[in-house]
Amino acid sequence: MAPRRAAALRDGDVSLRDHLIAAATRLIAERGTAGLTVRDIARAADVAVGVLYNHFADKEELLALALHQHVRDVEERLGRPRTDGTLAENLHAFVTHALAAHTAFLPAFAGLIGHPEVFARFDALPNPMADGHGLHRSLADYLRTERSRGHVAADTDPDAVATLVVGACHELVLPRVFRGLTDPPPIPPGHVDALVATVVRGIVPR
Amino acid sequence: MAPRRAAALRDGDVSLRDHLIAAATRLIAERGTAGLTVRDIARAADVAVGVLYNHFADKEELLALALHQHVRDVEERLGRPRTDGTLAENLHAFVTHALAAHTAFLPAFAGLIGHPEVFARFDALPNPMADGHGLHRSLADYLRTERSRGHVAADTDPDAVATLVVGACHELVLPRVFRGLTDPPPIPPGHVDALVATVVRGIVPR
DNA sequence: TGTACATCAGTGAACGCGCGTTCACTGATGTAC
DNA sequence: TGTACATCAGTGAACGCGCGTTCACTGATGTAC
Repeated sequence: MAPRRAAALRDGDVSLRDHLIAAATRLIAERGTAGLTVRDIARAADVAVGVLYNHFADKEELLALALHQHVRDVEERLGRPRTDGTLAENLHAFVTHALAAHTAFLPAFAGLIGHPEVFARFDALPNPMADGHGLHRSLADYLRTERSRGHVAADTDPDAVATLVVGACHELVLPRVFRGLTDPPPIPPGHVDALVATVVRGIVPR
Repeated sequence: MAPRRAAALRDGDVSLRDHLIAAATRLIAERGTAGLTVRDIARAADVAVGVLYNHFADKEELLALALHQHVRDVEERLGRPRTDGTLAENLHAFVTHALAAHTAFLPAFAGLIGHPEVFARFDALPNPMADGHGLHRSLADYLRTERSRGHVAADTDPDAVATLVVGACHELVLPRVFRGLTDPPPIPPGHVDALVATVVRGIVPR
């Protein structure tokens, strides 16, 4: 009552299911989901294609789980931006953080446009970050704290600020994703400072 | 020396080439490029599939041309946002404009992720707007004008403001595109005002 | 004006390919004796 | 301890499908007489 093990696991100890998710996650991290096939995943995991269907209902279930894992991996790798500096320092740290996160997330999510079923499955999993909404939320929460301390104007709308800042990070990454580039965007020196200064000071003369 | 005409043109007078571009453009406007096939386009144009290859080298050439036409159509339909009001009024008009534009553009561009060759062909065409860069440029130019008039602080970085504002519009549309929705995002009342107020006044107490 | 013919853009069945998925078979391992 | 057997997860060739693309054929129209 013990069948053979997959060759790929001969020397390892993780379950084959976790091994498959890890392989798919690695591919997503390396080249996004666009054009990713079950054969690619099987090859990366060093198993036969058929084995995927012993552990997952279909490709979409595996992709949703790998996407989930990818988001958690990126979160863990990036840590959390500092909140112990000045308002401008903290915003600068947040922008840098969000740029790195979007660089990793967008190629993973963008390749699934046209396959909303994967998103439906992803949304059904315990939510690690919700494709950037987590970034929005954490910035808005931080701003509410600063507002209550009087470091941010009382009439500030934290969600509007978060939409602007997170959106700017999307904006800097998106054109590169369209052109198939998955590495970080080249940000001109001082550009992040200029974004932060705009949000902090506004644009009308004082 | 005059072969038969396509049934679809029996009563019309445009060239079949233009008719095909128009049909593809209509489909892109209706449902984006994700999952769009040459058979879909031929059916919409009411011609046989083979005829596409009498007028275009391949699907990608037709898509690049239709994408180009789509951008011009949207530009023409939306017109230009007003620049004759107060700074806040003009920014409000710009945000409303950019939201409508991105709602129309993103499903068209996003479906081509994983096919950068179409973008390469699109980029090679006389540039109508460059997938949102035109919006960025026009806002930055407007802000430079206002800055020279003293309505905007001298130390304002127009490109930073444009990245924030255009990015916010992307941010509001993108999550819906991932889920296959092509209609405009529901914007809570006052949200555009809050975005504009943030950019105008900043967030530090005055 | 009428008829036979040549032209060639339009036609759509068929091709080749890659995809997600299936399932008869394989073979490493636990069990029975 | 040694041997024969049963189990069932792993295997990968094969299936069905939809895609972009091709090309032998069709037939509406201009031309020749």
